[in-house]
Amino acid sequence: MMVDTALDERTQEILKHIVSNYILTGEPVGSRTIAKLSREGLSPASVRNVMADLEEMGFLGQPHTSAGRVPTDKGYRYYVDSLLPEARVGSRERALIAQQMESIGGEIREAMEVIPRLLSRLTSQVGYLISPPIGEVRLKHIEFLRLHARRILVIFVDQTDMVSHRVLDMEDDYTQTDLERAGRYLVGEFADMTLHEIRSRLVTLMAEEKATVDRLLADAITLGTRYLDSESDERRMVLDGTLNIMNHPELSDTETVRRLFETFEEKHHLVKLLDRCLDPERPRVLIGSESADPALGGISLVASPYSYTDGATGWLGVLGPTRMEYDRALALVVYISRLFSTLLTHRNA
Amino acid sequence: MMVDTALDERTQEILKHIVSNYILTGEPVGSRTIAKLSREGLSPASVRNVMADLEEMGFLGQPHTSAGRVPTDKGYRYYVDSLLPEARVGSRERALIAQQMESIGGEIREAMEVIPRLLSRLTSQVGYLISPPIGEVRLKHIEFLRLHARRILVIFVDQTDMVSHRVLDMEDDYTQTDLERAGRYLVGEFADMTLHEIRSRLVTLMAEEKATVDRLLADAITLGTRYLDSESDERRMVLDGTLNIMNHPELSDTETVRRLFETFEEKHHLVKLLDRCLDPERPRVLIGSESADPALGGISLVASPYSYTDGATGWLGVLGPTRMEYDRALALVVYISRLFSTLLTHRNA
DNA sequence: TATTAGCACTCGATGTCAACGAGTGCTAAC
DNA sequence: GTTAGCACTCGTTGACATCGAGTGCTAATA
Repeated sequence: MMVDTALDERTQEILKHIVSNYILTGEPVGSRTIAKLSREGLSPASVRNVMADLEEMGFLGQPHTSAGRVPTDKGYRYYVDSLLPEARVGSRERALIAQQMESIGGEIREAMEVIPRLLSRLTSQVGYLISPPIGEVRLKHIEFLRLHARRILVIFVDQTDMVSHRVLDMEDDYTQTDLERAGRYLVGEFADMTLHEIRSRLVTLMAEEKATVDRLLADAITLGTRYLDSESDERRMVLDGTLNIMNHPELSDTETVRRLFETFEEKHHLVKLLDRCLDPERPRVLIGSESADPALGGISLVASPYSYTDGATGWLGVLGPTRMEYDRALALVVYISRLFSTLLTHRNA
Repeated sequence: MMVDTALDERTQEILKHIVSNYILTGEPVGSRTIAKLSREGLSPASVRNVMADLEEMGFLGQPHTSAGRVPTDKGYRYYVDSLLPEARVGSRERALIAQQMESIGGEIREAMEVIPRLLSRLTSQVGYLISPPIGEVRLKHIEFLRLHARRILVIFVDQTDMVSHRVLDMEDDYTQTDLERAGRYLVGEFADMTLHEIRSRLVTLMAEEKATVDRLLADAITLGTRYLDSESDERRMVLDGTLNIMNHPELSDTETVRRLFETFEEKHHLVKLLDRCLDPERPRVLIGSESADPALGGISLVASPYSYTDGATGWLGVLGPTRMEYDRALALVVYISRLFSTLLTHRNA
């Protein structure tokens, strides 16, 4: 048994050819094909020897005895880590991306739809974007509106102008004046703080004696905590182009597609999964079984982080069959995440 | 050739058995099966004669010569119009429905998700809900918030407490005070009017001389029209359980599923289509080709209108393969639409 | 010692053929 | 008008042969 890393140059070359050829054609690749591609004029027989080694080491597999070789997840992993060709984002694509990013006016919420769509169009895979955790978002403005007795509308604006609203059913009634004062108080006191920070500050305040005396303070605390508690502290995820998954013959059987689509609908589950796997600093590629979710077998995921000025991080990327053009996908995803980070930082300034 | 309506009782009986049996089993039904079901002890041969007639009249079809009969769209149509057994909503289902409807607190927006889900769960089909046209919605409250220079957040609340918000990029800058005055003016002047009415009132006002002089009025008009123009005047549609479509063997081939899912994503297209076909007064069943959209071949749609007190109408229902339990689906859809109308009216009071 | 030509072998894909059976249409008898 | 009987159709199933791409192994070769 060899140590995994000890692949000599020729073996690497052959593995690289097999993987990229398989990515290209989707057919198991045989020794003849590789022999023709390899620049030193190797014979099929020699290639077969190397292939047998690679199979023994777990980089390749065989659908059946008399078929060519197919990369395993481990094979893809090696390819992505050590053999990946450099890819650049074409000028056509740059133009399209620039134009789309330009079109994002108004709310960042729009970006959350535009970017996944852009990614899915450019790669013909599923594009996605994951928001930073809600708790990391910083308060810019909060406002309460009385709809009915005990029914209050909360409007929340964060520092990136992302707006959300929610209706709360309260135990007590509040006048509109109470509500306005409470809102003003919260903004004055907590602007620029993250929801996390605000929540813990409120808890502290609530414990203080003063809160039982000062009416304004009491209202603000009640309303603030009610709102914060209603906001689940998760990330949000937007997917686009899920139908593209059906274009890939290797995933086209009904049962697989079904399971995948179910996974897509269980977004919070997916988010949790990725939250564990992804790195807030670096782009990553997750290949098939590495995600440890059986429903994602055969699926790879390319992700790159984006960030606000203040360090809150989200991810964006694409998701498709393990047989994916990793070089291209990675280049695109990284490029777009950079642009998006810049956009966020810029807007925020 | 006979006239379509001239189906004697026995023929009707046989057609009914064929359709309901096919709905039950999904297999083409043969003469033997029907002979056994028919209450007068008819022989298979007699049944075959009737079947041949029904086929000639276009109510039945044959997948191939030596197979049983299958209803055509026309056959289903006759079944739904004239032969449909009465179905009642079971007490279990009533309980579940009541509980779910109860859980709809806060926003009506929630109902727009709860109801399709409820429908899809109960029928194992795709549940949907179509909102009234946005233009028919009545103003309860509108408010403008200054986010940045020239960037304004609009919060809109309609009479049913449905809340929506939108960010506008304006040409001019407004102070928060201007915005508040404009908001108050619009509410004072136009509360309870539909967006349609408000829009045309604003246009009239704009034409009047006074508008060029009165600053408040001018602001209100600009802001109001800007907001109204940004609201597309369409209905909204929410679908749930689209994955259920994949459970039906007759629709399970990849291409069909794909086309269907594409149709589902093109919601505004779907909405337009249904807007033409549906009746704001009565429940309806649309069968397969009747919708005149090729992508909906093999799909039937059960719809029932619901309404606000003021007459604005939307629809809700289910959508699934033509081979559907129409009696059950229709009963459920009608039941829920009634409940929902009541809920809306009640809340509004 | 590393490479390669040669060869037997494996196994999925494809095609042919026969047997089967569910269901029909038609005819003649009731 | 109804029905028993029968020939016929046609999709399904399984057995079997053939084909060919691709392999592993061995022995010859540089």
